[in-house]
Amino acid sequence: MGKGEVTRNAILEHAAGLATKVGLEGLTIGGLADDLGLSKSGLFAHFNSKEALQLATMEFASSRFVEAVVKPALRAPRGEPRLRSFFEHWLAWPQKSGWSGGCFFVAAAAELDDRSGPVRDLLVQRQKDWLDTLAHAVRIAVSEGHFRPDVDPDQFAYEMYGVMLVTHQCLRLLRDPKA
Amino acid sequence: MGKGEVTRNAILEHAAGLATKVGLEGLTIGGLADDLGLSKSGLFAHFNSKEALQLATMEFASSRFVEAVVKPALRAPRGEPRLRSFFEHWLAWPQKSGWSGGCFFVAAAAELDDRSGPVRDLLVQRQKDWLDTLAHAVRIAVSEGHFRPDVDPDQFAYEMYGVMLVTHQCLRLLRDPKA
DNA sequence: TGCGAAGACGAACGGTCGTGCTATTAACGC
DNA sequence: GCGTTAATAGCACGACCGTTCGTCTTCGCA
Repeated sequence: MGKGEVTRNAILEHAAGLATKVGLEGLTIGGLADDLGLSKSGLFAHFNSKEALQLATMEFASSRFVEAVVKPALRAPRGEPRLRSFFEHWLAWPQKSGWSGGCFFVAAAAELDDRSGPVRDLLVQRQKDWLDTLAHAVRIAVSEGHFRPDVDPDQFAYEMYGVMLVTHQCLRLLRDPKA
Repeated sequence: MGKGEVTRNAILEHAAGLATKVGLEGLTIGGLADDLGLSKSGLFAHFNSKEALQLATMEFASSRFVEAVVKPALRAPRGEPRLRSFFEHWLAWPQKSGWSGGCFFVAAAAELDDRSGPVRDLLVQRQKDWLDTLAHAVRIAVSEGHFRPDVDPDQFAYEMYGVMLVTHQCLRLLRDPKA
């Protein structure tokens, strides 16, 4: 890994954490550069546009998400235990990544839901992937006999994500520790 | 109502709608002024600071919310029908207000959850009020015999809001019309 | 040992932001 | 109708934004 790549990773790491607090639009080239002890133009040269920086930041957060949530949860036994594992890893992943602003994608979803462009498109794709991952785990739980065979996997994943969202929101906004 | 108040209301109306798209921080004095055919300083004079504008905008959205959701829903029969009415009015209220950016408070919650200051404080208060309103309606539904007496009203309201959130998100981000 | 490319820097650009001032115009009570 | 006051406009400011450009350092490789 060349020196440029090392710097680039450090930038993205910091940018992703910051974006959970101030949003992807709230990221500033100068601010990031200051935090990392770089010059504004030095940092800019890694991406050549702010949009490219946002895109790269989201890709970075995506791979982080897979490492911190999907992979660990897949190590749990098939069926309901794995679903519970998904839930717990999802709730824990922001702080596991050292990001104090909550889930990167929840913040991005609220920010980008009515904009357009490639950044939004990427987010939509990742959210669909996530719901598919959940629905697939539900399907397994059904075939394992943990759930009644008449549950709709997509609908269940959907509602499960709803509970995740409201838990996330109450935890963060109301500072209320009831899970 | 004097002329100043009329103008002020027009500003807040537009600001609230815009904030559902670009966020409270994304509001700009100059942009609002242009949209309304005012001068930047003329608009500014109504609030004397951007934070005061944000505060006033949120208060405005609050009273709109009461008019568009709480009051109509309270006209439904006590118990479960009223809860369903809450759900439906909540889902419909952004477009009823002519705001294309989704629920004002959902957007604000994601934006302000890790900031601090009076704007956030006001939002937290309003979110608590909303959950209390829901929980109260659940309590009524229990006492009417529509729900089993062992349901925890707060917990139920909480989960119900979760379903609202995920529905809102999927509607807006994924453009998926399944309610 | 020297060279070329990669990486970072510093200054500057046009633009927009929130926020003061002062002047001008509009509305409203007597 | 007039005078007072509220409402709005005009202008300028310092700060910060993303972006560009030319320069300088650093380092692997011939």
